[in-house]
Formats: sequence, structure tokens, C-alpha cells
Amino acid sequence: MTLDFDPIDEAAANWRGAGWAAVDAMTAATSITRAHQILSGRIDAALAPVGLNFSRFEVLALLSFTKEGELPLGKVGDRLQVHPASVTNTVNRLEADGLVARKPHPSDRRTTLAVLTRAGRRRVEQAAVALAEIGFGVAGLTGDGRRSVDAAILELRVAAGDFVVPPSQRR
Amino acid sequence: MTLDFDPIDEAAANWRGAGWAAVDAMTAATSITRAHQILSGRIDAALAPVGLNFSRFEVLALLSFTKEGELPLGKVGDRLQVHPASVTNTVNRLEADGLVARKPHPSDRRTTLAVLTRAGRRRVEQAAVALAEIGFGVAGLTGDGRRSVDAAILELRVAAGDFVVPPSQRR
DNA sequence: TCCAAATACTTTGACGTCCAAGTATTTGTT
DNA sequence: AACAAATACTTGGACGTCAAAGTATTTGGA
Repeated sequence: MTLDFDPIDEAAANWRGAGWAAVDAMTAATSITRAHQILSGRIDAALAPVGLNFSRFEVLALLSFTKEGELPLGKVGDRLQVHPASVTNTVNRLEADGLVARKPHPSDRRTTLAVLTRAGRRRVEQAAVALAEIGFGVAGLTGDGRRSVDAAILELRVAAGDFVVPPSQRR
Repeated sequence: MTLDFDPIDEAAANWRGAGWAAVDAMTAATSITRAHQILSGRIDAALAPVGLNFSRFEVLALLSFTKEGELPLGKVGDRLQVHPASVTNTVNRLEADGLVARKPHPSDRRTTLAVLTRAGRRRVEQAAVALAEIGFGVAGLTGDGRRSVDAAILELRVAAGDFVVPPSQRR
């Protein structure tokens, strides 16, 4: 099922025809949505043989970057910008696969730490290789394209309050 | 929970530190993923008061652009690039809300048509207004940013085989 | 000291997505 | 004409996400 026209172009023409507003904004939003669809399909396909999906991989990668290979579940959610319930769910599955273990926080009994196991560390390395092999799904984006996407989306993220740029580092 | 550093930048630094490959590609993929998260949150929030979400809106909009306000379910899936099972699910809910009706295809009994009802047409107009009001969630993207995102993602979509550019229209 | 409010996580439930399998119908071949 | 293959949709199951409510623990006043 390959169309011989650009469905996003067509949608834009239809919107204009219907007299609807903000056609350019609609086009940008649709492009980003579709790009995400393409990427996540490719990424999950590359991770499936390794026994992971993207969210599980993200948690493992995040843990692997810490000194001790452990982090409170709440911090995981903050960094990855996902709901606490999703963290619980993801960690449950990683734990069931023996890639992560739960451990009580030494001083705060409300808090649970996710700890990377040896198997988890091995697995995340394999996954990183698998992802690098498919170029993270962005095959089809040139270096210029990647840079302009990054720059444009940076505006969007800052405007959305993802993080505050310290005055000293504004670009 | 607002960070005072760019989590994507930090992830890139961590990847480099771990000696993992394809850091630029990872950054681009992560940016797009996050952009999608931001947009879909804003869009669904804008549509909720109207009683829709984005997938339901997309189906209604697509139907509203056709001459008769109807389309076979399969075509809907093709255009919106979603799985047939998702179309069934979405149309079920639209039908339950009286925004769409199912009708047998006149000549092919395998096929079911989704038909926009009068209420559906009213609803999609309201939704279009609501979306235009929030600028489709891309507030924070300048015109330049929007154009460069569109252009870059166009490469990606063509490379992914979303559609074939007829030789006469290559840009 | 005491207790309301905040914090951390889990549970439950509503939805959305996809895949795989099942049913019905049409097409294309022999 | 007969039938295997393709097409169109639905169903059921696995998973992912979020919101809201529930439990446990810690904090920050009064």
C-alpha cells in the first residue's frame, strides 16, 4: 500500500479547502506524529530480537549511566518523563526478566531503588549495538536534517518547559 | 519538576561516555519522540472538552473531506496509516457516540463504509476550531522551525516508503 | 509532640496500538 | 465451474500510557 501522493500534503489541501485555520501548524504536527510512528516501529523491531522494547531499554540505559547502576523509581520517571504507573509497570517486567532488581532505599522507606543486574548490563549493551546498527531509525535523515530537527524541537521543548536553560548557557 | 539542564544533551553525553555509537542519530530520535509526547499531550487536552481524541478526530476529518462523507474502513486505515484493528476500535467508539454510522458497501459485501452523521460533522468542525486555537500544539515552533521540520521529516517519510514521489513532481 | 500535607510507589481501570487468528466474500487460475 | 489465494473486517490477547485512588512514610508546622 504505497500512495503516489503525499498524504500530509493532501491533508493540508483539504484543510485549506474546508476553510480550516492553522494549516501550517497542522502540517508540522502531523509530520512529527508520523515521524514518531516510523521511528518507534523501527526501533521496537530492532530491539525485539534482544528481548526489549524502547521504554525498557531507556530504563536500563539510564541505570547504566549511574555510578552504582541504581536509581529511585521516581527519578527514573522524572528523567524519562513518564508517569509513575508506567515506571512501575516497566520495572515489573524488567524485574521478571532478571534485568533489574528492586531494593529498598537505605534511609527513606517510601522509596524503592531499581538496580541494574549483571544480566541487565549485558542486555543493555547488546541493545545499544542493535540500535546503532539501524542508526536509531533515522536512516533517511541527513546530518543537516538531523541538526535542523534537533534545533527546531529544542525550541518546542523549551517552550513546553521541559527544562530551564541557565542564563549562562543560552544558545 | 523542571530540570535545569537539557535531558537530551545529557543523554548524549552519557552515550558518548559509555562509548556507544550513533550518538547523533540517538539524539534526533529522542528529540522526535519527545516532540511527539508534547504535541499529543496538548492535542488530546484540547480535544477532550469536545469529546474526542486525536485518532477519532482524524477519522472524522478524513470523512468530512470526501464528497459523500463516507469511506470504506480499509481506506481510512490506509490514509491514516493505522492498523485495521485500530480502525475497527475507533469507529466502534465514534459509532457509539453517534458521530459515524456503519453502512454496507453497495457492491462488495466484504466492505463496510463509515459514514459521517450530521452530529459527526458538527463535532469535527468544533474540534478543528479547538485545534486551531492551540495552534496544533506547535506553539514554540517558529515558521522557520516548522518548515525545517517538515522538510527533514519529508526525507524520512519518503525513505520509509510512505509514498512514492511521481517523477514529474520531485522537489 | 502531634497531625495535616507532601512524597513515593502500587493498584485498578479506561483506552490505544499492534499482531495473530477467524469469518465472510471476491478474485484469479486452472 | 471449482477452488486456492487474496481481500476486508472483527475478535481476542499482549502491552503501553495515563488518571485516580489507596497505602505507607516522611516533613513541616502549630
